[in-house]
Amino acid sequence: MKLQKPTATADRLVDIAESLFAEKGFYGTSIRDLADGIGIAKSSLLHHYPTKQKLYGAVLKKLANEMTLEVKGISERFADEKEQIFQLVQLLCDNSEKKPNRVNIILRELLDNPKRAEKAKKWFFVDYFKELTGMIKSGQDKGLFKPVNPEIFILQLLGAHRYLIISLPTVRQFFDESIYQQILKNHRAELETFVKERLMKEKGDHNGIYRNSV
Amino acid sequence: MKLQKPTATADRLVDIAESLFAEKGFYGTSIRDLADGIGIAKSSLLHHYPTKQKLYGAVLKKLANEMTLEVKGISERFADEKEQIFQLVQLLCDNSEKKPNRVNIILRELLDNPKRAEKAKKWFFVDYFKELTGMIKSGQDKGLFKPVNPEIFILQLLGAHRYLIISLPTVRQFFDESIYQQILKNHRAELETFVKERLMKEKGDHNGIYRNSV
DNA sequence: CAGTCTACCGACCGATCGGTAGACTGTCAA
DNA sequence: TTGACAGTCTACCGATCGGTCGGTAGACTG
Repeated sequence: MKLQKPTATADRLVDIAESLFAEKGFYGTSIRDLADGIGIAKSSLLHHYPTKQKLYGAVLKKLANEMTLEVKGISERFADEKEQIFQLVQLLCDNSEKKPNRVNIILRELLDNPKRAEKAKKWFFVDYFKELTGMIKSGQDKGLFKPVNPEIFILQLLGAHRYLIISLPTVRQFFDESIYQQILKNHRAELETFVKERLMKEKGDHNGIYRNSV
Repeated sequence: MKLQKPTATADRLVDIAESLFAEKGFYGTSIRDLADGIGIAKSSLLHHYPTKQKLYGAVLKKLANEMTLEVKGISERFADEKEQIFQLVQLLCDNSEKKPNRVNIILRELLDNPKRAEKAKKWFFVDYFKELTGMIKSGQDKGLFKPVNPEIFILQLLGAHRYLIISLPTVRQFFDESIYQQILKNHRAELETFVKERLMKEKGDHNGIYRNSV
């Protein structure tokens, strides 16, 4: 029985850790919570990951690998940079519904990273970020995109999306339900418009994933 | 000596709490850290704020009041909605340099708020957010702005800015210093361009805080 | 069947957590 | 002068923290 799933426990730990770290953060999550979450003893957790920090690192690594792969997949499947960017927007929006933990963990990591000081070790998301800015630069080289600063554009795009996502629970709690629903419904289109206006040159009204609604 | 500053300790506690909560989050900050930070005993802290949660609440309240006042100040000083929005961008950028703790606390609050469940009590930033969306709606009523969804636009604007701000330490740590400097230098202008393209109607090339560079 | 390995466990460690109790101080109003 | 009181302190509490320790069960290897 055990042999059938040789590393099942370690994987399950990463899964539960992803959701608990997303929900309560690194310091707000105890290794007891994590162990209890999958029904093993605390010392068993520490058998697989000798410190909480190591487990957290495994979560980050898995997350970064998945995300980098997804983005590289877009680069490979679509030759046109315009199409790539719009696919990226789709990916962001789809994933914040399908994998809601991701955005939380990334934001928490950005906030805590300066103090946790995992220096010397290369940060997990460097490849991810460079892949994204690479898309922009490539499109600019071909004259498809406006000459925005690629890094700033990506940060603004990710920020516009992710900040909205983490605001949703609060919006729902303290504002009218109708406002919340409006945001949910139109966010994707507004993000596409953001990309179009901010990045695309006027002429060449690109392949219409999204028609200008105004 | 004590009487000269009757409530000085309570205020100093809010100050140190603002910076420590910003840096390490609610769960990452202990009341011992806070008390040591201003050189008083832990129980003295608890005399002024009976729980850590109450102190945290005081920090949020002060922050929200300051920010709401600043935004209302813009509404009052400038009649033109276009000008108001550009002043808002200035305010955001200036404050993230002058009061770097703010963005961190706000982001952490958005992340933790769903679980901390301070329900029943009105959230501190409701007024702030409504003031901002009010600006947009007012400008739209006068036909100055495009018919974007006001709530989404504000969330995207705040997100584009604040996400970039909290990313800066990480960018500096893991990317070339030149990239970091480029971001610092151009962020404000890129944010203004974002507002112009996303919100302003084409005609009426408004008072030129920032010329279209493309 | 001895040796080795992985997975897991309960008991325990020192440290730190948020919070309480009670004593002492100085100030101020009656 | 006295009593109330805000502010501060030391000492302490039970709970929980991250992590260690010694040991068990079972599977695989020679």
